[in-house]
Amino acid sequence: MNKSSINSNKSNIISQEKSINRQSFEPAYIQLVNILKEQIAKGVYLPGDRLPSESELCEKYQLSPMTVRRSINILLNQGLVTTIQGSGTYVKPPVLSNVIFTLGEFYNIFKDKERTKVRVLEVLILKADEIIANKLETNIEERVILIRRLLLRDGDPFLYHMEYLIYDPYRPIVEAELEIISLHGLFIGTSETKFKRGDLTIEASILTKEEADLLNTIPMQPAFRIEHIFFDFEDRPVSWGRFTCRGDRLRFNASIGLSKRQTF
Amino acid sequence: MNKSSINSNKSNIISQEKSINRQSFEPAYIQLVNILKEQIAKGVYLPGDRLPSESELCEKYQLSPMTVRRSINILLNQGLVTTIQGSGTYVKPPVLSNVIFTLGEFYNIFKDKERTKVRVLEVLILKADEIIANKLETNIEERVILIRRLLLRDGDPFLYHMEYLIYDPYRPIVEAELEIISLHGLFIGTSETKFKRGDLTIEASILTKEEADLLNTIPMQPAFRIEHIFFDFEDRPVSWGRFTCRGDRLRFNASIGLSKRQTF
DNA sequence: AAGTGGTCTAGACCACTAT
DNA sequence: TAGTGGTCTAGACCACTTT
Repeated sequence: MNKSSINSNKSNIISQEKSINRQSFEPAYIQLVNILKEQIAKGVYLPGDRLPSESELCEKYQLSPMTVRRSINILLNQGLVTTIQGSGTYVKPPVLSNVIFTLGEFYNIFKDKERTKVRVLEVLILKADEIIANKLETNIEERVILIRRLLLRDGDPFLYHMEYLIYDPYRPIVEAELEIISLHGLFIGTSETKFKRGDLTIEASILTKEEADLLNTIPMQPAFRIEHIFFDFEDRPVSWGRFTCRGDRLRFNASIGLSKRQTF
Repeated sequence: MNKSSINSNKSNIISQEKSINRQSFEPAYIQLVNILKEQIAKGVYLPGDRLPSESELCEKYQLSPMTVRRSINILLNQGLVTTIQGSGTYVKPPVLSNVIFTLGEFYNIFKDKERTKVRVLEVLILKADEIIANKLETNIEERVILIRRLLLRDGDPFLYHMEYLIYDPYRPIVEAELEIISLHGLFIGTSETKFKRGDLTIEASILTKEEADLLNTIPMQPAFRIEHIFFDFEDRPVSWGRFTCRGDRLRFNASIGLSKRQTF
């Protein structure tokens, strides 16, 4: 009974609830996101539970409706809650199909230019066969450029790249572009890109002898293949190709639910 | 010169610019997102270009600052623009390291229950070896549960799953859980989950003889392995295991930049 | 000093759900 | 009918960049 009387004022005594610190460099809406996340992580609100209504949160934390709304929208985007209009905001259980993983690993590779080198293995102009013509939406026998490159990390081959480009006699291949700039820009985004959008597919594969030789390992090893096609501003394909990476050199990581390391 | 005089009033004549339709079921902020996306796609604003300032957009589309802000925040989250405080909002070139993949494919598999069956291959209680004890943060020789399951799609083996669970004598293994509910809940999110968060790793691998037999194909084929570890609300690991899927049955797709099919 | 993005307020009105 | 989330306004103030 003692406990219940304490509980009646639990916001001050039991759970030591945080409030918004107006002096903080952290915006109020982020503070509220973190407060709610923490409560969900602690199990104060379990999957399926309804969070306090927006007006209750306004009252409790002395925030305007728009600010509370903003915080809830963030939880919504992060897949942690579901909102049902007219009913409430509910804690969502972690779901595999929501899992997101990124190619962010690639960013790290290209981050320090010093350690990353691009070696051009081959550049040649050839005539498109049926497959290439199909992918690049051009005609068979049309001239295309084939570029094969090897990406070295600390001198160690890391990524093998081959791509077919539309041959444009008016836009000669710049030597420098082949070296580092175009790939670097593709991954980091510093340089100007010549394409508007791209589609990517990741598949599991097994290294061919040629790939294994280039990547300095033995054939028949597992590998990732990342096929890509890029389109220009008129939505015409300009580049089709793929990256190949040793399976033992690349991992994709992701989390669901509330990871220990918060994003904020 | 004729052209320039037309251009001077281009907002009305040349580019037929859209305005916000107040009667539409589409919220104003989404309409503005789509207008801006369309202009970026058309090349009105190229990578590196500055978008009109927020106050200009307010004026042009007769919207309040908060609404314009909301639209720009969406473009920001989608990686299409960068904002620099005090300077402006700039169109971002497509960058590989921003590419996002999801396990959304799995949702489709589980969507219609009728076509998906789970076959339990084995359930046994055994003593943890060093690796298992390490992953589940328990002691060697401690009892753990091993569950091996096969997921069938239209009777065809699609996914092989094995996991080690902490053995809890007070929570007996429910027969039904093993069948479909727990996996179904994991992917779709309908059932209650017993864990708070999880970490996942995707790697490329090659099917062992056993895996190949189970998945109804030949060994040495490429495959995806998805390793997972789930934690309960006290942040203790409760499940460690992995999914194995034939490489020819699973693809991960993604886009960068402005895909033809808009999200709105 | 002028302009830009970033945060926040204190309301309003609406569509929807629960009872 | 009362309560909930969803959208939107018309301002305010701040930190920052540009000129």
